[in-house]
Amino acid sequence: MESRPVSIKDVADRAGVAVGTVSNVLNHPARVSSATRERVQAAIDHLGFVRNDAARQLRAGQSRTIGLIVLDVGNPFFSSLARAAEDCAAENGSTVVLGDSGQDTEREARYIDVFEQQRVQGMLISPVGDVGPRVEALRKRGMPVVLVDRVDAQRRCSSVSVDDVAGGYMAVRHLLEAGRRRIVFVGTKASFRQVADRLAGARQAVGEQEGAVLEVVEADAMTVLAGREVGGVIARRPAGRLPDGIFCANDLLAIGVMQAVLLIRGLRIPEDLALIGYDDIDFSASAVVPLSSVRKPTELMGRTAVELLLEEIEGPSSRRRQVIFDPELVERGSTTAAVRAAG
Amino acid sequence: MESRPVSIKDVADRAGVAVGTVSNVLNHPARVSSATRERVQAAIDHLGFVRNDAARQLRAGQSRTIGLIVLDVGNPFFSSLARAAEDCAAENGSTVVLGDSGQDTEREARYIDVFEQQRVQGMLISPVGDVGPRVEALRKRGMPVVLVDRVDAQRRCSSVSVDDVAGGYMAVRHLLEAGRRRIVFVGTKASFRQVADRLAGARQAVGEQEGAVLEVVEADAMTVLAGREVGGVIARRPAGRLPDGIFCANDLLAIGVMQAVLLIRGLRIPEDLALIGYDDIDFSASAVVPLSSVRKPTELMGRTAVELLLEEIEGPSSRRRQVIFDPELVERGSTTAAVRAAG
DNA sequence: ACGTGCTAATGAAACGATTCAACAGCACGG
DNA sequence: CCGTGCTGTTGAATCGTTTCATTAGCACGT
Repeated sequence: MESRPVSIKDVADRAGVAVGTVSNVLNHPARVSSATRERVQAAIDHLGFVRNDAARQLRAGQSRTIGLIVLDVGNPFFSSLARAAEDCAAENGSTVVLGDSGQDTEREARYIDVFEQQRVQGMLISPVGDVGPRVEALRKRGMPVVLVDRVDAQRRCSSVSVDDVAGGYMAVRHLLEAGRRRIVFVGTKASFRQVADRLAGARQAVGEQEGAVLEVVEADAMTVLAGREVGGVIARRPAGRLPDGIFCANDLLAIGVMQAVLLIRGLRIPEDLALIGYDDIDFSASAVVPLSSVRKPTELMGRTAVELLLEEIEGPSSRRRQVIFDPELVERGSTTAAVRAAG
Repeated sequence: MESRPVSIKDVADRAGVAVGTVSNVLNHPARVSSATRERVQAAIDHLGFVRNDAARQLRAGQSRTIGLIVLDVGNPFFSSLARAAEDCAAENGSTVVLGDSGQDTEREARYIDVFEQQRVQGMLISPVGDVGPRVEALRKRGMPVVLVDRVDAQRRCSSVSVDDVAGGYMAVRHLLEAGRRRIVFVGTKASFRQVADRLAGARQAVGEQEGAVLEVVEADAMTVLAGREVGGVIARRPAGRLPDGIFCANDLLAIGVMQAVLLIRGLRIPEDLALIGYDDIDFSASAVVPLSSVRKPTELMGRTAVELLLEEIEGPSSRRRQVIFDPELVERGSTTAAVRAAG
């Protein structure tokens, strides 16, 4: 019952043709007469033949697979990026296989090894730490690599990423355009590059606006709980020292701030206080007051990453490109009264 | 510069040994004298040799890879299950590669094809529709398959899943133990098996409790918005018709209900109204009142799925097993006043 | 000197698909 | 009858690794 796997040879025997002919039916149907083609196809169906990809690859020297290594599949940014990458790859006859490093250098290294041994066409990597040396080694062996959500300072390989300075600028510019002048930035001190960039953008926007002031308030973490604490402190200020606009370094913080501000002091959002977050997580649209946010163009990034990779696969000599996207503003009720009803 | 890939032959030449010896260094180091081993290792490092997995597989007839196909990598249930499966596989010397079907039959089929051509050791599938025929065909060709989050009615293959009836029972039992007697179940009419199961469990718990009554309220969807609507309707009831416990078919509904109940009527949770959801999504712990919920044992499921698969790989004759887990209750402030401070 | 026992190294065969030079068969024109 | 051109088919060579029967080399006892 448990017979050995069906090979192309078995198909050839049953159809009464040579192995080369079966291969032609699979890869170059036009070269085969229709009578033969049908006979071979019948044999394939009858035997349940499934092509052995290892043998095919060994001969062809290359696979039709792209390896994607992400920091966390649970993160909607990466899952949506992965989805887009898969779609784009499928359109080009390739398949994406996903590896989840879980922010662990060791797991990242293991996936890089596995993918290289599998001779994938190329890799998309959202690196944990410094993958510089690893990537250089890969490239030396002719493996195309595109970095995701990280630029390569040494320009050794192409990358797609997002301009967080621009994102911070957009968020605060949006508050300013809604007439707010006393702006608070809530973020962690920890020098995450991304938080620092968002703050830099915020400063820039405030600096360009006559009469606007920016105050930086430090949170313990990028969580709802930390946001609630910060929000409580702010909400208890005397009326004269209340901000009229708050920009939080991410949505979790913003939701915490919103909870505190609504419950403790009963301030109206956005009338008394406009609030905007960053990342546009799923839940933001469902907050009590739907939260305005700044979103990375994930689908675009996924597609672009694959395109850059394919570009490099086709013409390895082509020069590296660092593509940096601007994020997009998502206006909801927490900053725009008019939008409030619509949610 | 773009030289052809380094093969085991190149390594052998440089180290002045036979190809078989290099292979032994890689796969059976004990068989090789340490002097030779070091010489070969030096050659490998110097040339940057990376084993060609296609050739290895072709010869070995089997890979060290497990294919995992999930409905949606963005869903925390699946991402956490995937993580656990990866860990468990790693402990057994295998690697999990992930395919995201996105609830699309076509993509599911494509991943099944790709994995089968890659001759993975086996597949873990969380099926979109009726994969019965596909799975049967796979099994006939000797490919081990374990279903995830779905039982195979015909018992053709092993599976891991969760008992949602038990989950519904646990949720309502918890409300009853907190002294609640007027229970409302909020769910969609749509006959999702899962919603129906949870309701069945709820009925059972109420039936066992003297003096308890269960009312079923229908929501339009399983979303926060739908929950807010239902919550609004309930909150506006005259005091005599208010429930003192609500069980929502998922956390999104529960969060919506919570928002409405807190804002519209200012009821106290859990004093006036205890509330429990289902799924324990990330955000539940961060709700204004931390939400009690029922959680699937995702890690356990991921590990068990891999174990069942490995079991079948080792001994294909072993009989199929349907493993059904009980979910676990997560008590938070929305049902237990004592827990409220702790969050 | 010779056999025995052992470790270490060898190298050819095998895995299953693809490729490609060679060939068969046929029609047609001269 | 032969040469030419064309379509379809053939089957051996190839890819890079693993496996395994064989051999080389050496130490030791008789």
